[in-house]
Amino acid sequence: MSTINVREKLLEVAGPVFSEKGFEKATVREICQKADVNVASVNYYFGDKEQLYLEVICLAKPMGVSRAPLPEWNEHTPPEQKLEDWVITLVRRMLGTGELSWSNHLIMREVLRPTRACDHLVQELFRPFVNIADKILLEILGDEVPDYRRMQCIFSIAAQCQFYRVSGSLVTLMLGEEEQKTHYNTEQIIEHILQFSLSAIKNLKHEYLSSEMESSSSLNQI
Amino acid sequence: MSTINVREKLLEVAGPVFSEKGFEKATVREICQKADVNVASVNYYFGDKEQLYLEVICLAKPMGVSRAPLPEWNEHTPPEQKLEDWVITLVRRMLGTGELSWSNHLIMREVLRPTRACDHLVQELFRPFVNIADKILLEILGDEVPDYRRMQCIFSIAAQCQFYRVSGSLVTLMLGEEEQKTHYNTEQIIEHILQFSLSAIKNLKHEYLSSEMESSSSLNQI
DNA sequence: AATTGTATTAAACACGTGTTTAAATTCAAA
DNA sequence: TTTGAATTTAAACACGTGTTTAATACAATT
Repeated sequence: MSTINVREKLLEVAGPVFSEKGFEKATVREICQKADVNVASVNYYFGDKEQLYLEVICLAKPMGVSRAPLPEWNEHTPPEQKLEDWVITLVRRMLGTGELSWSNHLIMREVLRPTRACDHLVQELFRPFVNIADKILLEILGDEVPDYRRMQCIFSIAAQCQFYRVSGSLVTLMLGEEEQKTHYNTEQIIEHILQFSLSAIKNLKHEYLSSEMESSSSLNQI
Repeated sequence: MSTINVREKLLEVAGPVFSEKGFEKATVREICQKADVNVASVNYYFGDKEQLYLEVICLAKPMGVSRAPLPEWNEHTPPEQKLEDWVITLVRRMLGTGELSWSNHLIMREVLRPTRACDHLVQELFRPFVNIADKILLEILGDEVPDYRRMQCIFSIAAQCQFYRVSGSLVTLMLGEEEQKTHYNTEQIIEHILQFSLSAIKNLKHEYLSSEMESSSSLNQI
């Protein structure tokens, strides 16, 4: 029967299953059934279920990136434009639906309940991506703003993106499906996150600018 | 042995177990063992595991609220103060540790993977709490800002709080434990979320104020 | 053609789960 | 003391899980 490699067929089929059910609730039997191979194949080719999972994660990483890549920038691209691109990319990766979206869903699962694979993702995927945002914020904020403040801002942006992925069902319960479809499609979410975050960041810059000239510092200065 | 009601003992013990392991991974055997009762007791007193879970959720709701209540306000309390109290309360409920923290952890689980119990929580807990924030934002923003904009801001605040609960282990992996303990204790997280969000909200107000007088509207107006 | 090693298969294994059963026990009311 | 319902108990049940096994098929090699 099997025209091609059973091993590849398993890797191909396991991704969406792990993504939808998670590692624990996904069953070897379901994966093998969908791959049209025998139940023992997973253990024969991968040793055990977890090894298969780890290899799937490693495949998911480049897939997720290529599905929603960052645009090209040149030296004249303003940092606000870069930040917008970065946020759009992050939202697309987190909320995206369609063809290869299982890869990003799977990566999201790792964030929420890290397994051994998460270290790898942090080093190879998250940290580089965060570093890009950090450089952008450095351009916007200047180096008077301390490092940890930039990271807090990046976390705040990522948090908002993650919220709509993780708590999507809660949002539906809170708003009703009508309101949600009216004001909470992906583009509107991106626009809000961008405006909300960018104004907060700009204000942070002003806070440190003014604290250089005079010595005021607080929230009540808009 | 059992000095008191077996039923109550089960309810008391099941809370922390469900909170730590989640509904699926928590086992009836562990609960009964910790309660010092026979394995069959859960089915005898509650019918099945899920009924026990639902009753535990109902107990968790008032516990979580009483553990971190909102302070009293009077008619002279400024809305910025109220918002600060609201955020502090939300962070305390989400990130709190200690005695009764299992109840809020359990409620967080419902948000991330809603069961039938979530409808109840939304109606009795989340919506009233969000409505409070909505009124505060109405005070700050005025009614020129459309309703859905206020809700987006509330989601952005809640998102930041949720992030540090849900992705705490990711934050640790990204920062290293040193940096995390230096700049990411609960008080500093609260301060950042407050400053970040309040400046974004104030800016939103200014945007709508200026769009009443002139017709400009955009992000680049700080 | 015989042999060797890889690949595939159906079956069974070992274990943990929620649940049920039926007997034993308790304990208060008659 | 007897009765009978409520409770507690140990054991087993039914099912799903990942994994292993031993037999078989098949192609490549000698």
